[in-house]
Amino acid sequence: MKEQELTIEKNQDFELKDIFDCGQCFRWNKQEDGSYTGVIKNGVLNVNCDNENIYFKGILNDNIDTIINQYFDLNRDYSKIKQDLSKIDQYMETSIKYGQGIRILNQDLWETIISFIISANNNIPRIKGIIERLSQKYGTKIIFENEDYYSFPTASQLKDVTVAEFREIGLGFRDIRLYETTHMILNNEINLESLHKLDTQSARAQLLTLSGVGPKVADCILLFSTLKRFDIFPIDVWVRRVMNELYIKNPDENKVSKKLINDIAFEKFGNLAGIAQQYLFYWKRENWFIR
DNA sequence: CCACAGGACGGCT
DNA sequence: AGCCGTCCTGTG
Repeated sequence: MKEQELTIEKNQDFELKDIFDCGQCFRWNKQEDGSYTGVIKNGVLNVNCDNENIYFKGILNDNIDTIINQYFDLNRDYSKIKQDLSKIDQYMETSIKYGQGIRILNQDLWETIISFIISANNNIPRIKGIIERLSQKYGTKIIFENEDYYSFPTASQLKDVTVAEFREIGLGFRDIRLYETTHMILNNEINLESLHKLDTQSARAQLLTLSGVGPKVADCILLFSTLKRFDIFPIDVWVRRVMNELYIKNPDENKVSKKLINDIAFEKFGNLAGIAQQYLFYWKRENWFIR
């Protein structure tokens, strides 16, 4: 573990607010100076921007540029993706203009699985609180610039935690799901690393065997973790709302089937559906009051 | 006080 | 196969 810094040139494909507030992650917090600080694996990273540069500093157990390239997916050409998607229609153009600095992160697979099980039937402030308490109680302390941070607990660190203890930190009815999935993974009923080698549908089928993982949670894991599949389209209430408003126009949005939404998404966005979903979701969440 | 928001799951048709 | 009640907590 060592303290490191790195400065890289800023461009339009990287905006802190877009990246950290688009709903994909739960461990990043805005600081008074406008920068964001987050816990990645066993390290802590702080990111700040001005018009010219992006400034990273942190305490990390690998090279800072290796970690940043991987975590922020810096080798992916978002200009090209946005250019292709913007051509599709005016809605994509508008939502991309709004969320132009979104990058889909490569988050640790185990952490993403547990985080999105917690996200079921839940809202972002509460999800963040639960994950913070889970980490404080069972993770490892990291000190960065005189502040205490806690790594996301590993499966082994949760090995002896009881269902009742999960309930105490505010998990509600998700306590048993977390318990069961932790033990399925500890018992090697599913091998997380091997999922990276599978095609999208096979990996999805494996994830669906986990307790507390249904279609929406599985799709978020496939998109937001190191699995990084853009050929899936997570459908939550906001995505259903925006897809119905723009493309389906059913007077009762609850009557619109997931299959119809999914079919339209793939017809329009093809294998960029995942990232298209993220622009639409972020735009609608922050502009729900328009029309 | 009640209504509502947010997905997985199991029991029902 | 689709529909619906239940699970828990925070917010208005």
